[in-house]
Amino acid sequence: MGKRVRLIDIARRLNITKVSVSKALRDHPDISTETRELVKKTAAEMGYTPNLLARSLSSQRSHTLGVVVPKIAHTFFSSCIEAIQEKATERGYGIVLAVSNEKADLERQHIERLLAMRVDGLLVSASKQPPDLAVYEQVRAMNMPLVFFDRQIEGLGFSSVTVDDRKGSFEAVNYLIEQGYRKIAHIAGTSAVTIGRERRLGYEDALRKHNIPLHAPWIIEGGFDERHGFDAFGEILQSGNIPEAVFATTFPVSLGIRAAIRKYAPALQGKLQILSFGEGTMSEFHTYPHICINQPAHQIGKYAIEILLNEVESKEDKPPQHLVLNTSLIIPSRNHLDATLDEVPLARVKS
Amino acid sequence: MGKRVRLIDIARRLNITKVSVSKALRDHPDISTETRELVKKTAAEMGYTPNLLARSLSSQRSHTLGVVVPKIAHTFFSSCIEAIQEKATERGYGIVLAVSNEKADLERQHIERLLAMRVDGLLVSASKQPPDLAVYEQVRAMNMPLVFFDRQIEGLGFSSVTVDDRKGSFEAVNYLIEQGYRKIAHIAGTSAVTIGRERRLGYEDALRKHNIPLHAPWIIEGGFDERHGFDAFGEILQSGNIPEAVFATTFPVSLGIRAAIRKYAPALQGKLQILSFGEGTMSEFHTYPHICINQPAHQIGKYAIEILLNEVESKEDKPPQHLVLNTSLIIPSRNHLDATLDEVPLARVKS
DNA sequence: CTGAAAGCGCTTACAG
DNA sequence: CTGAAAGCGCTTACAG
Repeated sequence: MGKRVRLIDIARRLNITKVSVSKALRDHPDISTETRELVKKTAAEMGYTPNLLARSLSSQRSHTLGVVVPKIAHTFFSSCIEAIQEKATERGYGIVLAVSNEKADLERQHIERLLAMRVDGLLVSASKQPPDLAVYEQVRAMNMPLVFFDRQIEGLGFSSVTVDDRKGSFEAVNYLIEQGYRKIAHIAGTSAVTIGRERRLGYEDALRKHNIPLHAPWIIEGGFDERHGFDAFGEILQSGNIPEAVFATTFPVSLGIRAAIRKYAPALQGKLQILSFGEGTMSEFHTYPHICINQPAHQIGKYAIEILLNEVESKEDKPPQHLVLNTSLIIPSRNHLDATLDEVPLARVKS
Repeated sequence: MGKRVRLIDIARRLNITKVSVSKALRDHPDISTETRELVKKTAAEMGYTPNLLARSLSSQRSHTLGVVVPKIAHTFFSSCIEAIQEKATERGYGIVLAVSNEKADLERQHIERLLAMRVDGLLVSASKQPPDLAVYEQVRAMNMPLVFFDRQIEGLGFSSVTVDDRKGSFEAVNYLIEQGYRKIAHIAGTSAVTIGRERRLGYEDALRKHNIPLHAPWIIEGGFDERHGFDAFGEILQSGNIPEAVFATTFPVSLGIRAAIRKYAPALQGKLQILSFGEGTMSEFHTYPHICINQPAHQIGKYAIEILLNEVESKEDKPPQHLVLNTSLIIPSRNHLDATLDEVPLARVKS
């Protein structure tokens, strides 16, 4: 590293104290306009870059937020993160990103590191594995603000921004049934995770409403990724008892389902109706008849960080907030013509 | 914040100095095995979390890397970041993520903040706007390691990991021509960005090789996102002179093209051959005939951070390295059956 | 409006 | 193997 210019260097050059320099740079009212301008000018000339490490250490505020997600590539989390990042920048915060890869152990490690880094707050979307509760107790004990988004862990007293998964999947499956489908499989997540459980419940609600009996072999839990979709639907295909439609718990799961169809039952291509949670903006790329339960990723991210910053920047302890957003159904063949390029382009069949 | 346990608290409890505690915790050989164990045990009991801010400030090493990308949602950058994150965690580093949203000004701001945070190194993929060179000079002056990935800025003397864009697009367009296509449009990026220029050159190379004259109205520069694809291809469609195929400079651009087709020329759907750079794993979701020039996102990310950590952790200055990876062509109809779920599943027509 | 002191929580050298 | 000193680069709180 080249030699860095410090406060003291500027101070010496100007024959004032470093405190005055520090204050001038931060627009502290203590300092006269003239000296403030002079200090700023000199700082710029000398190529001064404040050392945020030092500033954070002494001010006990890092202006940094930790974000933990299970995955990013091909998932709606990338859109959440984009929204979070944008807002963070706008508000003068930096984002430390950590990916748990759906593992509770990595999630714990990341949170510990983030605590050690003294971030000002945490935004987390839980992995599919049962959480390590101890680390969350530590977060609470340190009085560190934390907001869950999309995938929360309940009963810990932290705020959350989620989607009404049960209602969303109920509406979607109900729609399918009203269109005449009766044989609908569900490649589910895991019931240990709220979203997995809720989505499954919504599916069951809809079948029940129409007096369609649950068919156990058509409900397969396991996870949220391609691999699970592939394995689970492969099983169904090989059983010989083929449904007319399949409800995938996530977008990646639906990709796995497609792959299984291609491999085991190419003749089914284009015939089987697929339904999945996901970002509406993705639904137009689907080769198959595909209905998307749209999760408003940008909004989730935006609200989550807003609630968090609120907690971070307020003096008193705030009671936890729980924001629940609605999904919307996207049926490409019906209404996808002009709406493509808008932020939330998505015709709301129901909301 | 609750009271944090510090080194000194452990030291007092054990009647030793904080230096010994510090060393014991970091497995410094100075300390006897017994006291080391004792210290660790006590630290755990007391719920000690090291303050990384303080550690970084005094050790002059933050074990933190800055990553700047133009975008994440729906782009191949999310896969790069995933790979970077994984490797970083493995090597004990944290990642500070910043999104420039294709703006040089935001890119500069982010880099400045990252410098101020005293990250140990920088991984950047340049925005489409002409860069603010001054900030890169500052990076150089501070002797801060930086590695460009995918989108580099040349002539600055930093290492880079890129893809052979010119060759990749040449091969792809050449393939199309050999399949009998002759009327091929190109929705290009901008020539100010290396990848934009190179991809366009590869396209031109292929046409030239087959003595197909360049048709200026079919080559439209502008950017790398949906909006540009939509606007540019909309123009072509409305001109009335319709090509048989179109080469999109990125995956998002191809999405914009699809939207334009849906809006202005629905009859064309499924008939126009589309070609785009992107991640191979995405190519199976395309509704249209779509050929993908696969960019090995995970590898790009992995190599980039490896080169960076090499520079960060070595004493001497290393000469810049330039790694150029090959793309591969993915033709879904031909060879997509079994390869779906592998990491790099992609049949290499040419590499 | 300006300044001198103390401190944030750690590590690095150096002495024993 | 252990310790006392100095310092990393800032900010906070208090006195003038």
